Amino acid sequence: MIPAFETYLRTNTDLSDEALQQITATTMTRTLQRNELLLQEGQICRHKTFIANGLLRTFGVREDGTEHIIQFSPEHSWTLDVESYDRQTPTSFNIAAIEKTDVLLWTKADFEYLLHTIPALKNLSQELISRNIYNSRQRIFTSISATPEEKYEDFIRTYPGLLQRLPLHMIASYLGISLKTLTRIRHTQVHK
Amino acid sequence: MIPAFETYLRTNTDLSDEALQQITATTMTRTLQRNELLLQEGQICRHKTFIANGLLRTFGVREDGTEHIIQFSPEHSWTLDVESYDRQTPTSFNIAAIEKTDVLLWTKADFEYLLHTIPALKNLSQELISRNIYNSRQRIFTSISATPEEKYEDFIRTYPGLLQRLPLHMIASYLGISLKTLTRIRHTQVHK
DNA sequence: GGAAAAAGTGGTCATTTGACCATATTTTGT
DNA sequence: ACAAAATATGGTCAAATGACCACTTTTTCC
Repeated sequence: MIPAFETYLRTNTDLSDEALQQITATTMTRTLQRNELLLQEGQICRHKTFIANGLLRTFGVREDGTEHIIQFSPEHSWTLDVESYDRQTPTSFNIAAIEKTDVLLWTKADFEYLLHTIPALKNLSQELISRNIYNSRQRIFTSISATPEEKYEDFIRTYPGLLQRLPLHMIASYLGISLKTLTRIRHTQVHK
Repeated sequence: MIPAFETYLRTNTDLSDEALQQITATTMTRTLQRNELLLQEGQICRHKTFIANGLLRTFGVREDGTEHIIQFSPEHSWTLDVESYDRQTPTSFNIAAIEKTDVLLWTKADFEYLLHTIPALKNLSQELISRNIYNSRQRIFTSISATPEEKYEDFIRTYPGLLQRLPLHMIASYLGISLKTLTRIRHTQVHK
């Protein structure tokens, strides 16, 4: 799993072998089983996480018990609860594996040290945060303005590889529509 | 308008008078009339904006002509189209005044220089960006999980001062519901 | 101050959505 | 390999939503 991460870094930065070595020397690896939690509501998020293989979901649970997914994190992406991590306060979200997932983890102190000593990593990190901000804004815009069908089409266009890997109820949850509405949309599209 | 900005900075940072002077020396001021555009779809966002007095809205327009508001910016807040500003690419959003509004503007080069030379300003800026990220995530969660009534209640709780300053159709647009639904909700609440 | 524009609300109706249940198929786990 | 669990879809129905129109009130603009 570390060779995959090194390939990822070489593809996305011009880090030296020494820097790569420094980064991977401070990481911990962990394998999550399907449905196993990486982070649970009420906990403090203490790690920056890179998904080497697999798929995670970040979700909140309302008082009525319903789960609403705000983010999927497939391999070769990073995840964490940024507010809990920054402020070291308990999170109100959960992060769980949708399928068996291998992750790399760095403590906040270790990762901040790496950012401080490896400018290319800091640049990569900053670029990913920026892109996250742009995507969030687009997500808000789509969420308040699109029809359920347009949301599904946007999802397929944006994450074509995720469709086969997710149960429909999770996609519906992520889009903020019901499973029934989603299957109606799919039926209509198949018969167009 | 600059004294108000200086009060804002003194309240939120421990900047020296010299730093304050440096910041205000590089700003431009502008007054927007009601409904006047600060930024228009297709333009490049070239300024960081502080709202000294008044109220702005950031919105997108769909192909069918409908306007969907993703953000309100009252006095003593900052705004810009961050993606257009960072990448110097044309924006797909608009920023307009809801009422007569006084703003302070810095070019990207000037503001980056200020961030570089005034650590307290950089810290303030970073803190505001972080808070923006947390709020956006909460907004996404509310948007996909809450009923229209819960969205309205959340809006009132989060921005109590804005209710009187906005027409209902703008609040409905921001919440992603119709004016009809919003007036139904208000009717039901009044008669509870 | 007054005309025009905008806003707020109520009525009506068609459409859409979501909940619940049942059935068949697929996937998971041992 | 097979039983159990999970998923996907269809049917049904009630509730919610949004569009359109009309009227009254409030705000804006000159």
